[in-house]
Amino acid sequence: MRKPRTFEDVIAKIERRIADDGLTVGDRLPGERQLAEELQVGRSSVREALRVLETLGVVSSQAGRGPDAGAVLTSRPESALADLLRLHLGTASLSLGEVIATRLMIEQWAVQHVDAPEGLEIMRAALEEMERAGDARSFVDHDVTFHLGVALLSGNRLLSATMRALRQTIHAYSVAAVEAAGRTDVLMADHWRIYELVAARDGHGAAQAVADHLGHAYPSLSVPPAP
Amino acid sequence: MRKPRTFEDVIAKIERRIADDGLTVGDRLPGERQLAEELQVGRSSVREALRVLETLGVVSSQAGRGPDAGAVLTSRPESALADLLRLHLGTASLSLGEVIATRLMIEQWAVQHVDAPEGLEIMRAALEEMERAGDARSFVDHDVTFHLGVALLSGNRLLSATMRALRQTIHAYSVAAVEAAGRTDVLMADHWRIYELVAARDGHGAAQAVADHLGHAYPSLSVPPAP
DNA sequence: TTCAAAGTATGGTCTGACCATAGTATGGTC
DNA sequence: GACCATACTATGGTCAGACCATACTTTGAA
Repeated sequence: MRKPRTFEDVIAKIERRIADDGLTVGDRLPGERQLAEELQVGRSSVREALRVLETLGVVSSQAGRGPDAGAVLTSRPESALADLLRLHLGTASLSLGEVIATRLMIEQWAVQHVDAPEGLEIMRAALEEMERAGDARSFVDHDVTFHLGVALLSGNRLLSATMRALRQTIHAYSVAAVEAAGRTDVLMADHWRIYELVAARDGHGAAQAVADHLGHAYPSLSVPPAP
Repeated sequence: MRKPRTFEDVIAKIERRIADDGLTVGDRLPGERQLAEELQVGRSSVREALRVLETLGVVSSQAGRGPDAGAVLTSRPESALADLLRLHLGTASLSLGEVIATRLMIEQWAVQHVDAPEGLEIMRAALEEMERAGDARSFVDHDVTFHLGVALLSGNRLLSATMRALRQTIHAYSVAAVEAAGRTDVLMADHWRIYELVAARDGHGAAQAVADHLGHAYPSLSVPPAP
C-alpha cells in the first residue's frame, strides 16, 4: 500500500466537503490560498487537486473577482470522457472500431428504452437543419445533434454524456467520411427512417435502422447486426 | 475564445510527442525538470500537465531511479472512469439507477456480440469461486470477476474498462445488497443460467437472463426489460 | 449621474529550495 | 572473488514566496 500523496488527500477532503455540505452545481469552493491554509498544505498541492477535479469535470476555475470567480462546481463529464477517448486512441490502447461499436450499442439501447420523448423534438429539428446544410462540416454538426437526441431518448445522463464524447472523438473522421462519400441522400434516408420508427415507438425496427445506418456511415468497419 | 493555459499547452505537446514518436505503453517520458527546460516553462506547469494525464490513466508516475522511475505511459482508463462516476454520483449529477441501467446495457450487448469467447473461462472460474465464498464481500468480489468476464466477451476494451469502473463504483452497494438478502441461491442460479446460455451461444436468451438477474440483484430499481 | 481610474481578490506561473524514494556505485569484509 | 552495508544520485513530491493576468469593486472626478 502506497502512501497517499498530499494532493490526493486534498481531493478526498474536498470531496468530503462537497458531500457533507451538500454542495451542488453552481456552488463555490474557497480560494486556493484559503484552502491551502485550512488544510495545512502548500498551495501547489491544492492546485494539483483542483486540476484533477477540473479534468474530471467536477469543478471549473475562473480568475478574477466576483460570484463567478474561483473554483465553481460544475458537471461536465463529457469533456473528461472525450479527453479519455482521445488520449487512449492516441496510445493505441483503444481502436476506432471499438468506439463506433459502443456508439451503436448506446443508440440501439436508447431507441429501445425511450424514457424522455423530448429527444424526438431535437432529432426532428436536426433533420431539418441537415436538409439545409451546405457542406460536410455543417452536415456533420447537425448529424451530431441528431444522434445526441437519440441518446437523450434514454433519459440516462451517463449515456448522453458518453455519446457527446464519442461524437467529439470521431468528429474529424465523420467529416472525412461524408466528404469521401460525396452524397448525403442515403444518410438522410437513414435518419428519417430512424426518426419515424422511434416516433412510432417501434423500438426493434429503430434498432435495426440504427445498425443499417452505421453500416452506411462507416462502410469500412464491419458493424455486427443484432441477432 | 479563452487563452490556453500553460499546462494545457504542455499537455498538447506531450500528446504530440507521444503520437510523433509512436510511444506506447511502457515507454518513458523525460523527467519533469528536463521537460520544463525543453518546453521553456516552469516545472509546476509540467507537473499539472502530468497530473491531468495521470488522472486520465495515460501516464503513471513513480519516484526513485531506474527503468521504472519517472512518468511511464500506461493504459488505465478504468480508474479515470471510476473516479468520474464516483464524483458525479457525489454531486448528484448522476444517479445509481443510471449507472445500473448502463451496466445492463453493456452486459446485454456483450452476450449478444460474443467476439472473445475466452471470457467464458473467466466466468466459469468465477462461478466456482462464488460457490466457495464464505461471506458477502468475497461473494461480491468473484461476482465482479464474473460480470467482468461477461464484458470481456464483447472483445471491446472500452466496454471492459467501463464495466470495471461501474462495478468499482457500486461495490459497496452490491455488498450491502447481498448482505441484506441473506441468501445467494437465487443469484447463483441466475449466474449459472447466464453462463450456460452464453456457452450455448443463445444471445437472446442470455440477454433476458441478464435482465432477470439485475432485477433480482437490485429489486428496488425498476430495470426495464428489453421489448 | 456617469464613467474613468485605482484598488483588490482571484487564478496562473515561475523560481528555488528541500524532502522522500529507490536504484546504483563504492568499498570494506569475509 | 563473493557478499553486503554504506554513500551517492536522479527522480518525483512538497512548500514558500514572489510576481503577473484577469475581472470585479470601489472611488472620485467631471
